[in-house]
Amino acid sequence: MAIDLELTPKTKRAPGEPCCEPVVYPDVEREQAQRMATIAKALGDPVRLQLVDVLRKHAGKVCVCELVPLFELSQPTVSHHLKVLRQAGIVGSEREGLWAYYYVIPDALTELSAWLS
Amino acid sequence: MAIDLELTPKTKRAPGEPCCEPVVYPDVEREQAQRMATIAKALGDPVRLQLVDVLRKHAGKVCVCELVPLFELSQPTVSHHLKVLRQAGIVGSEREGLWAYYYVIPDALTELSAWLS
DNA sequence: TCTACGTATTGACAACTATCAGTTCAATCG
DNA sequence: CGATTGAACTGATAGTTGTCAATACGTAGA
Repeated sequence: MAIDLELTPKTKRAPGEPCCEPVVYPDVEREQAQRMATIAKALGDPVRLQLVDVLRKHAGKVCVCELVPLFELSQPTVSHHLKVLRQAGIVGSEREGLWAYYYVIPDALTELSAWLS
Repeated sequence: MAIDLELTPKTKRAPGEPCCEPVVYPDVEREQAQRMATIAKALGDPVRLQLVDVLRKHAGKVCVCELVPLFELSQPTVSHHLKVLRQAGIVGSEREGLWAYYYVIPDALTELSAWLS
């Protein structure tokens, strides 16, 4: 990646000088960090993490009416969490008549997963 | 894991009946989700994610004075982000004379990483 | 001891978040 | 059409978060 700090020892520095040289920070890396942080932020709530967990375990699509009773939360609140996941690009949804089905978007988590390992 | 939903078809249901059977949600899973969500939440900020990125790339410890100029943020703000990472158990710190050094705690990210992949 | 320096903490504030009660919307069924 | 039902939206509220200015703390050097 882009960052390449010099790890200069911090022992004998003349007083009055700045501690370290400023380091340029490339914008490319910043954008990737922004993308991954968006995903991580959406997963940073236990309810949403469990929602993704359920959706991932059932390869197909899962009805909202099956997700709501998993939590001691109101239906609008679960709907809100699903919206957050949708806006982060982690899940997608489809309406089928009266019911709405959610599914994990393939490769939505791969960039973060690759960075973590 | 613990969740095991029945994906019953949603087509021919008698009006008046509930849509789905309630599903029991074991607490064991909830605790793991809580742990991983805490980690994800701490990584859910671009600055903190980049801090972890820098620390991970330099196997040893990195001085705070080298981290601050990487961002267009005040020193207290960077210090705050480091504190958040510390409280999430992602990084540790050591003081050495006048300087403070931060490092990524080994295996802090492995549970989340394993779940993601 | 006095001063300078790197880091952490405090206080304040605007922005955001999680939640619910209430409502709306779209689709299905009589 | 009218009633019902599953899901999303709205408004409100309490709590959290990111940021900085100012300050405090601990160490090192003169």
